Amino acid sequence: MRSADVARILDEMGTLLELKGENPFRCRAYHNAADAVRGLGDDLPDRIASGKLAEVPGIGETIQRKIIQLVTTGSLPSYEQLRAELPPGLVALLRVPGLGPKKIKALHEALQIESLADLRRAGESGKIAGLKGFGAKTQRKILEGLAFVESTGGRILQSTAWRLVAPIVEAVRSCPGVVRVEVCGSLRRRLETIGDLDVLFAAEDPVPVLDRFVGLPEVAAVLSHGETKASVRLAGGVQCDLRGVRPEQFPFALHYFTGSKAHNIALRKRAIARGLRLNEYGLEGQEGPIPCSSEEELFQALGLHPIPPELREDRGEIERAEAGPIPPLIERKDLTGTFHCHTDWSDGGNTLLEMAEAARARGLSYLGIADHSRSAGYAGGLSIDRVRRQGEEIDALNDQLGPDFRLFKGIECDILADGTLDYPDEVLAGFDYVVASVHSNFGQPIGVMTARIVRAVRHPMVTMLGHPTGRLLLRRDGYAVDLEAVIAEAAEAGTLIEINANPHRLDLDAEHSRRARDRGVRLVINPDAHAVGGLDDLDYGVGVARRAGLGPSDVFNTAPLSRIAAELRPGGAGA
DNA sequence: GCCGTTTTCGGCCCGACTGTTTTCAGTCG
Repeated sequence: MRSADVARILDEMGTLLELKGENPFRCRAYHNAADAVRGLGDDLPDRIASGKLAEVPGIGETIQRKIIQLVTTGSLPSYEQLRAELPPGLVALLRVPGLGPKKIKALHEALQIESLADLRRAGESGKIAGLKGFGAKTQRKILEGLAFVESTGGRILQSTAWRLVAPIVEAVRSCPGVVRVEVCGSLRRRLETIGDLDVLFAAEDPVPVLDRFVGLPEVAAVLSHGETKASVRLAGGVQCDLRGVRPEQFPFALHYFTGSKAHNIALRKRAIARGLRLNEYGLEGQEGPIPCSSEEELFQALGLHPIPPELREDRGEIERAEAGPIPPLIERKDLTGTFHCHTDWSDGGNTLLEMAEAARARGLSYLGIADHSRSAGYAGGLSIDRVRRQGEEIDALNDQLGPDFRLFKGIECDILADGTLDYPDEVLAGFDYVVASVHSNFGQPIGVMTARIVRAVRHPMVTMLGHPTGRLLLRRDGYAVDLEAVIAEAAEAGTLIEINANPHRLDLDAEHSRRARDRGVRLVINPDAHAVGGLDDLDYGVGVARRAGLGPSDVFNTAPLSRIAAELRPGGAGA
């Protein structure tokens, strides 16, 4: 059983215990342990093997035993028992905004509600309003929340979130008295998908700003509206929270509302251990408040070097920031060029020249063209003859574009079902580089798929592995593949691994990108652009790389054009 | 259930907002 599955089960156990009305600290212990297991990722088997699992903060003797039992036998009696005690539909009720464990327990006991459908029936017949502790307003909110749960999956892509939040930030910024506005929450931490939007502003008097916010045209419903905070549901169902603080409180609030929750709790504990008190309004010492004009000063006041938002998950970043400065993370401006772009030669929307000019306009000094290979009939894959003709056009364009910009001749070559590539070696040798990707036979068993990809990664003509799991966020899980084996092979063969920056993919993910780097693999950030606008997706790939803790030297396409040109040759960039 | 330079018991982050309850519990982040 994989660590992600173990973490999911521990989380579910915590939730089931909450629904039973157990001691909340005991419940939280399971959620904390789930976070700890997630933080371990693929290190979990090693930790178990070395007998050091209980040394991980948040995992004690009891939960260690349960994890080991889960991993070794695949089942856990106490988990099964817990599931048997409670109706299976009860957990789903937690997704309804405004319903927590206590209310769900009350609804279950008083009205035998066991599912979303039961809840709807009870609400529509007015039974909920009559319950002790409930009223007409609560009943109406429950019904509204139900409609939300049923209409959306609950999360949105990071790209959607930025699009939704932009007009709100602008509207708040234009309010009189507002001196700062920042996006906070998981969006600032650049998570792959986003649950809700958090916006923070600073003003001497937040009230008029909040009043204006709840009246914006994007707002479909007002969920709450106080003097420092308002929550609304936007058209489309996404929730947006706006908080206002006084200017001198802004750095504390910015840090607090950026999260993550686990990071905040760890930092507050750290403050307490030093005789301080930290909350979203300030840092309080024995002799009164300790002013900070920035997040950097706040970290400094707690004896830490600054921690970038993307790393704030309480997965070791606090200990690292205590030991010394955290090395600078990669930024968008570090990228000198990129690979894996499509044109109208296959399924892209723009010409070679248009893509080249768009890349240059974005400050890149080279662009790799990787249209689809011949088996990708659905995507206009190139025949061997068309490969040759496209190469001639690229040569001509390079003459035209001048010495300070270069188009590279690449291909996104399908990895066929048996792990062989889609062209003979003599054709592959004609490219400047090869991106090898899986586009078919997604259903292969993990052993077959892993051997297939490993074979391609080992192929001397393959420069980089494209979107290593094939996942589509919120739509499709990746195919079953042992990434650990793929990473090990890539390290051995010197093959690059792509961080596909398309916001639907973000594949390789941050956790495995970190592991790949630690194993000595170089990553490459590619937009998988199918039109000029797709080049802007590079920013999402940079977000993944930052969450992975990568610096510029960990990413291939930060090198200057001259070095890239020298390294790109058949046999692999890392050879 | 976890944890410990106030340690093996007795805490566990903390503030805003809502609704219903007249003093606060529940939810959320």
